[in-house]
Amino acid sequence: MSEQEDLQRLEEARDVMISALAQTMVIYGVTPSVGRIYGVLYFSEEPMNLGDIQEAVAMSKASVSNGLRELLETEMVIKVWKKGDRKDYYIAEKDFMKNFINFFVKQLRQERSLIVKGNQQALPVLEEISEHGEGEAKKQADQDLANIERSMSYFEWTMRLANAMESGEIFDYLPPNKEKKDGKHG
Amino acid sequence: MSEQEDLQRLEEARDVMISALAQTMVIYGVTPSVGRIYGVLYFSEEPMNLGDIQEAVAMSKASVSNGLRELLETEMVIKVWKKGDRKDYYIAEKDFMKNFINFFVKQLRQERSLIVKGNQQALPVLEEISEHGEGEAKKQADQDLANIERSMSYFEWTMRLANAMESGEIFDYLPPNKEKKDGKHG
DNA sequence: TATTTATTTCAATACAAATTAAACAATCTA
DNA sequence: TAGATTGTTTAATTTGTATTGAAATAAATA
Repeated sequence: MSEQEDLQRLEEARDVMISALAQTMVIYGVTPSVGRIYGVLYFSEEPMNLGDIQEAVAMSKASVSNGLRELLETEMVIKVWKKGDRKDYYIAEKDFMKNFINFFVKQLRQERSLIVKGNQQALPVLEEISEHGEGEAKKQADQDLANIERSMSYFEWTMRLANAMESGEIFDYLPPNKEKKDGKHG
Repeated sequence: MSEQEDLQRLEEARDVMISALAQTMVIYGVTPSVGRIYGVLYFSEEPMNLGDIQEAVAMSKASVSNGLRELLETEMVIKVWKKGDRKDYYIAEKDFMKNFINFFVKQLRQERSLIVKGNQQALPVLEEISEHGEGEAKKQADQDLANIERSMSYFEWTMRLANAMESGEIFDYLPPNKEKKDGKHG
């Protein structure tokens, strides 16, 4: 088996893994195309520039540029400089744990923020009716206030979870894996 | 202020909260419309049937039916029976914690499954090239194998997290909130 | 079984998102 | 500064998904 053939088979194997990675990233709110950009960068040993990536994913320059911006914003991709080169180069953040925590913490906070904003708008009305209202109206207002209180206690929990992840405290409870003992390396 | 006016203001306040809830649910992978269905059910004291819901959200019967099915599948909504009534009635699962854990655990497992499937396809090729290949091909294969190993250890962690959530063990580390001490109830 | 009522399926439409080509802006080089 | 190279923004197209009305199906009663 020639090395040329090996490289060919290797590329096919990578394509499978990149596709899986791209699909997965849909979960993280990006399109499969953007996921493919990340996948290509993930498996590249070298930093890649816009042209390289464009060639690898077969997309337009504009799409690649937009996709990269998105990936940079969420810190899943990092921009690097090569001295003496005008082009921008990019590498993937390969630490899935970091990516996951980044994403997840942001999501939890956004969720809380949305609900709290809604509740804050409603709260004065509900409290007033609960205090001065009567009959069905008061009953419903009290019910809504109870709902809000329950949800606030839920969000206190998710915020503690988010903080524990961000600070790394979570790993005190749920430690990351130690190295494999039977690992066949090299 | 008449009770009629109070009920009017109450409905407006609820609309705000329902909109926020609907927006939030987009994070959980449903459309805003489906989110609105959940929101309406969340704030309803009574179980609602398809017709009730349709009226409240101003959508077609078909959309409501599809939306409900989606919400039932993810267990965010529960079907209940009223005896002597042919219609189906629905209530929202109001426990955000339960909804969150349901969703999150499913997502983590799906993510792992996707990647593992991709890796399993690639693994034989990579291992063969790593053992018998030469030069650049072998170097790249080894690199990919190292990537796979790192990712597997990440997934071991997320699976432990998922299990801890599902079993409730997570609450040993990160307890849910106790009741408020200064709570003004009734 | 016929008849009413509730729910789902399906084909057509409307809507939203992704992708692109082309124009534009910025940066370097000579 | 002109000319060339790289990167971004815009507006238009394409593609895909959500939503709907109408028809079919299923369920319940009499």
